Amino acid sequence: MEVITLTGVTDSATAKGEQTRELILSTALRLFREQGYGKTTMRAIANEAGVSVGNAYYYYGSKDHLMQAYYDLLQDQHREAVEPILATEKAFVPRLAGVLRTWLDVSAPYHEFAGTLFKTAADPRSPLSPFSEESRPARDASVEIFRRVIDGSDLKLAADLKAELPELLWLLQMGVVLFWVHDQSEDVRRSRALIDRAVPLVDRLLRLTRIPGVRGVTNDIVGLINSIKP
Amino acid sequence: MEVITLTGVTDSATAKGEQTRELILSTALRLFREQGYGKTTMRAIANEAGVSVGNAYYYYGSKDHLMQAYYDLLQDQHREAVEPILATEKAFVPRLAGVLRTWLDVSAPYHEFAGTLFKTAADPRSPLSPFSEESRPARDASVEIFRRVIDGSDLKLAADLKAELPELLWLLQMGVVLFWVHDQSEDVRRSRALIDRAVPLVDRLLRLTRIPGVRGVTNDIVGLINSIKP
DNA sequence: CCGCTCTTTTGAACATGTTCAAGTCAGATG
DNA sequence: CATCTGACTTGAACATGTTCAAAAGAGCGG
Repeated sequence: MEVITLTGVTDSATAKGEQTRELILSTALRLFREQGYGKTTMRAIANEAGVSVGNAYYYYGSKDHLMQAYYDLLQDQHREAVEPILATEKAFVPRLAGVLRTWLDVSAPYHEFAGTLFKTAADPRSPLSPFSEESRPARDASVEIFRRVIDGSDLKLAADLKAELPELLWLLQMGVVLFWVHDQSEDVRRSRALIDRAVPLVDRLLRLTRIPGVRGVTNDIVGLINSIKP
Repeated sequence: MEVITLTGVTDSATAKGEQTRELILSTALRLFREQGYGKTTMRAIANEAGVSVGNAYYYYGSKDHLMQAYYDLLQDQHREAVEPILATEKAFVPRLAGVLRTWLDVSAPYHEFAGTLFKTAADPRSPLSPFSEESRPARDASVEIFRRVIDGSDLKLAADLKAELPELLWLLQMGVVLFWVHDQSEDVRRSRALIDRAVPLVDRLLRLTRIPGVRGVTNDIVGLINSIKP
């Protein structure tokens, strides 16, 4: 993988192969954006990039792998776009709502193409599956965002719940994504409405956990969630 | 589609075409079971059924349509298999647990092949999507099972929650399915464990809704669920 | 029985993701 | 420089879902 020459220069980023790899990826992403995933053929990608089909497969094991690269890009953009919110907003509700809304904003250009992405991601054997080992880094990064949402906020919670909450909020995001993928309303208005209603509700639910009679159930829920983690 | 002869006999079920249609379907289902969905080619199905490839496409628009027929079959089997439980069991927890466990039992032979099914179902454009219009009959039938789980049980609930609960339980089942699809443990032990823990928890949560402070949040949740229905 | 129309059936052709044996090239080694 | 090695590249071949124009069959009116 990495190129180490005896002239002393380690330069995996600009080595011939890496250039080709990036050329193929960027071409693929452009075509995906322009014509959608389904209509973009591997031949078209190779053609447009000026390489052979086989060469594309040398760097990316399948068309899905190119999509995964696309997905990773989205994740990165979300992570960046979320920074201002985490830096300025201090109350839990707007922090969480902001993070979720930002996801919609970042993903908006890809809504048409999200169906295909989602379809692939749903296959448990796909590396894109949000539960797969390959996507662990992306998932961890996403969970980390929610950890920061909580830690930087005014939320007061029992320690064990607080530890588990980032992953629960990640699940909430998965739910929003599921809804968004199916959302055909203009400007995905309904997805935004869902966030607007769901976030305050989550907030209220979390405050409820302080009621003694509720605490026990909460612990059981946390325990259940823990038990289903792989 | 339907054959109406002037001799007065309406016989769509045994008309030539229907026979072919069923031959193709049963052959496809057998091959799916024997070798999995992915490894079963349309050519193999046509071959085995003794017809041409084009003929299979004359009756089923795509390979996915054959899978949908498969899925409908599963649903039917579940509906039947659940009857004894609904007839004998009266307590809410064993009723619900029984229905969910029965789903696992019925689906067990198809676990390997469930990934593909799930993948297709996840595509919002697919008729197999659990949220699609085409699958509404199957979904309604499934929700109906959960309505009977509640109605025939000893559960005491506020009317509005009770009205919404069948759909919530259907969502719970979707969650179990999601987990099951990814479950690689032997005999899907972990999925069974999930049911064993989740069902009593659901029961406790429902009883909690009687606490005054919880009632309000419950109503909000019901409202939210209602608002996201299409 | 003949032709007409509609359904059914055929199989070759097509599109596209994927594989692979063989070729090319760049740098290292002697 | 000649050779070697491993990374890189090629394009034809393959597998399989899907389409389609044409053929075959079936019932019907004459």
